[in-house]
Amino acid sequence: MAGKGKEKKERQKSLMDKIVKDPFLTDEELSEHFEVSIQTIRLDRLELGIPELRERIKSVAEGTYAKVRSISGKEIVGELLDIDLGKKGMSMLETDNSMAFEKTNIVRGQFIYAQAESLAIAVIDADVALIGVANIKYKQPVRSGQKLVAHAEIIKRRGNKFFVWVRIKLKMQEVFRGKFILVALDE
Amino acid sequence: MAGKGKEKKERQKSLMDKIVKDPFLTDEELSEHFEVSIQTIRLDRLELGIPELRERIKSVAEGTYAKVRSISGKEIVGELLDIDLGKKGMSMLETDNSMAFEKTNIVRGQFIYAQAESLAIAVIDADVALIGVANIKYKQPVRSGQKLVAHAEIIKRRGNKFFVWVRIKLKMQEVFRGKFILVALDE
DNA sequence: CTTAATATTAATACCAGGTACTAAATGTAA
DNA sequence: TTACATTTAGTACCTGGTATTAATATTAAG
Repeated sequence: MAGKGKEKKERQKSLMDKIVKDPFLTDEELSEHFEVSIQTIRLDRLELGIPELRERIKSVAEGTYAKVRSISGKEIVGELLDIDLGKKGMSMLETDNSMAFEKTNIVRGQFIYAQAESLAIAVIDADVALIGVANIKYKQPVRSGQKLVAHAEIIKRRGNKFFVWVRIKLKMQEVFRGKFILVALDE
Repeated sequence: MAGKGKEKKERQKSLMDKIVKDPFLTDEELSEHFEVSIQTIRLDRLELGIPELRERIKSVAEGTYAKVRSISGKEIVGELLDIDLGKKGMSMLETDNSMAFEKTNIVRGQFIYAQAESLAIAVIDADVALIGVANIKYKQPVRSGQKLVAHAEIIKRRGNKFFVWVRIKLKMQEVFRGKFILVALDE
C-alpha cells in the first residue's frame, strides 16, 4: 500500500469542521485555505458527502425559515392583537410543528413561555430585565396547529418595577398563567 | 399616454407578495404562475428591486443562521456538557447579541428559560408536557457574550411526573433558578 | 386609421459555482 | 522499479440568473 493518507484524513476532518461552522464558504475559498486545488476540495466533499455551497445555503434557509419568525429575534412572539401601553395587551400565536415534539405534536413550553414573556415586555414598552417570575403554571398541553391568545395586564408598579399577569387561552380554556416581575432599564 | 398598465401593477404587487411569502420561487416558476414570460418576471423584479433567487435564499440563511442554533428547533438549547440520564445534567450556553436587547445587551429571559427547560427535558429523556413550574427566579441580568452553565437535577419522581431543579450560573454567580414539573408522555 | 408610447417577449453573450468524467502528474512506501 | 494512492488539470455541461439589444404586441389619443 502507498500514500500516506494522513494529510488527507486530517484535511477532510478539518474541512468537515470548517463547513459545519461556516456553510457559506465556496470551494475556491476552501482551496485557498487548505492550500490545495479546487479539485481536491471537490473530491473531499464528494467523499464526505458534503453538498455544494448553494445546497448548503438552501438547507440552512429552509431549515430555519418557518421557525425563526416565531421566536428568537422578534420583539413579539406571536402577533400583537391589541395593546394599551402601560396597562394591558393581547397577542395571538399560531403554533406549528416546528414548535412541537415530533412524535406527540405537543408544543414545547419555551414557545408558550416566550409568547407570555414578550407580551409582558411589550405592554411595558421599555427594555427590561427579568428579575423574578412566580406562580407560573402550564395547565394543559397544547398541540401544534392550535391558536393561543395571550392576555397581559400590569397589576402593580413600584418605581421601575412592574408586576405583570399573563394568561394564555386556547379557545375558552386557560393553558398557561404566570406572574412576571420586570425591571425597566430606561435611562 | 398609452398602455393600460393596470395588469402590470397588479401583477407586480402580487409578485412582491408571493416572493415575500415564499422566497424560494424561481423566475421560471413565477412566470408559469403569472402566465407571462420569464423576461417579464425579470423586468418586474428589476423594477421592484427584488434580488434573484440565490440572493434571497442567502439572505434568509444569513439572517437566521446564528439565531436558530440557540433556540427553536434544537433539542438542547446550548451545548450538553454532561449527563446522567434520569438523575442530572449540565449544559452550557454562549449568549450572543442576537439573544439580547439591542441597546442594553441584556439577554432576554426566554433564552435563559429555554436553556433551563430543555436541559430539564434532556435529563428525563422522554417527550414531555410541561405541567407546572414554580419558584422561578432570575437573580441577575445577563449580558450577551457571557457563558451560562446550567445544572439540572431530578429531585423527585412520582409515576410519570418528574420534579426537576435547574440552576444557571455565570461563573460563580447564580443568575437563574427554577423548579420544573414535567410529565413524561412515553407510551 | 395612424402614430407614439408602454408593455411584453425574444435572442444572445456572459457569469458563478458548481457536477461528472477522463486523463495526467506527483507522491510514497515496499 | 513498481504499484497504488493522491492530487491536479481539463473539458463539457448544468442552473438560474445578469445585461443588453432588438423585435413585437397592445393600447390610447389625435
